[in-house]
Amino acid sequence: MAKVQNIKGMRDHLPQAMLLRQYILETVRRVAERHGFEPLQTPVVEYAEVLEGKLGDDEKLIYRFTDHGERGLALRYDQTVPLARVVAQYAGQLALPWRRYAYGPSYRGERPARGRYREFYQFDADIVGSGSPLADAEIVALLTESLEALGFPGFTTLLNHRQIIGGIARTSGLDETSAGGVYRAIDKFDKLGADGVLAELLRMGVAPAAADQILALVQIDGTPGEVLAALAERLGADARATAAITNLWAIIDALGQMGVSPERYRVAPRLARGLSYYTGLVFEANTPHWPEGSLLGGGRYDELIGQFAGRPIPTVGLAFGLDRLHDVMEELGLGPRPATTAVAYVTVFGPEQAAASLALARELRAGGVNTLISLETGALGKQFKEADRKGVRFALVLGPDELTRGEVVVKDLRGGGQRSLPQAEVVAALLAE
RNA sequence: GUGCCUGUAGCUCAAUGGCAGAGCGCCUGAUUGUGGAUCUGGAAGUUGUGGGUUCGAGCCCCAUCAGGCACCCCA
Repeated sequence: MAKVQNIKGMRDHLPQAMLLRQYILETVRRVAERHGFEPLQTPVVEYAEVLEGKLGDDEKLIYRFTDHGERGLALRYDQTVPLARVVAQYAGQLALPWRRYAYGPSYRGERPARGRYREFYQFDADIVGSGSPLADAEIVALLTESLEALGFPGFTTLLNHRQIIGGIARTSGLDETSAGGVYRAIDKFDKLGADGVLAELLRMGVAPAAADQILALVQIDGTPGEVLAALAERLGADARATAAITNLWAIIDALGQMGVSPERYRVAPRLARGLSYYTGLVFEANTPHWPEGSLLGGGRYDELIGQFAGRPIPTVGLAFGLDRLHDVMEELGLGPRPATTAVAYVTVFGPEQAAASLALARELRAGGVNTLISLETGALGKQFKEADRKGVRFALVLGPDELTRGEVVVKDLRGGGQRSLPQAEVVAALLAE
């Protein structure tokens, strides 16, 4: 017999988990469509060369394989690179700026851990073809609305800009090549603390004076305005950092005008983020209930699509991690969590009543009530038990007595009461619950 | 990819190298028009898998698969 087992890091999602996952997806999708985003779906498999050269060090995590035709293929690593391919390939058919959302699995050959899988589902939303700070702000507004709609308490979105980090590195006397290690070190600030980051910087050969300078810049805290003002003062000599600060100002202004609560975001100069294609704004949303790793992340990548299209197409976007959202919501007890899809369970009293029960089930379904019908007749106790175990709220009985009266017994399995209603009123009664 | 921990019934877990167990769940009956509570009886296992040591292995050793934690990185 074949192995009854999952591939490492790849999971089955049983009905109860799927119901919550679908709720999350629907909630986020509705928010995106409210902003006019359009759906896109691309294949899970791409030519390996499409994915290569875009991800930096992360490339070693790409799943690669060869098909029967000896083509070098790869499972997509995210939904951003495929988006870039699509934008280039259908340039004539897409009216820019284009707001697009996508949902599906991506694959990374990492060591699995809690909240981290080799097959994981993301919901992406991107605005293609606009460099306006309004686009950046709209993405942040979208994520804020989504997390609020899902009922997350106390989440915070950290905002930063790649050229602020770059400016910190440059004004500390570091060249671009050693900057990568610095980004990673300062990104760990929350985990290691100031001393830990300092040790890490010194270990990688950063001069003590430069390391102190970096630490001081990275620890700037306060309201977005305070942080940006302090950064402007200290990075004023760096033209690109100054432009980045101006850009973040514009984004934050727009967030205010869009009605995003100032309590939902902060400017955090230490936020780095790994993906190498980001060029401007970077952000991630965190919740105190998930100390390691973020719920979602994103940023502006103005050059990636140009690698396919041959001309710069500025783009900003984000990716929700469905698996993490699900795990955190599960732990916090957020969201509705029905045990099953059915609301009503129609019992079958006996062979003579089967036709009437089937007709009742049909009527309920036509009226919009999700309905399960018993596949066994007789032994009502057993049928009630099945309904109860499945988590169906109402059990309906159509026995000889009810049939002669033209009524249906509606039994509430959650409370325990039951009442007999005229058959014509049953659909309305169940919909009213 | 590196290091550490774990893997026994559907689930949670016991079992000095010496007869594989409990609780919950499941099935059955008390109840042939009523689930949940209580009680009756019952089924359930190649101890993740493959080797090795031993008179004898769930327990010790090796390998492998899977899960968790820490690195690394990210959703």
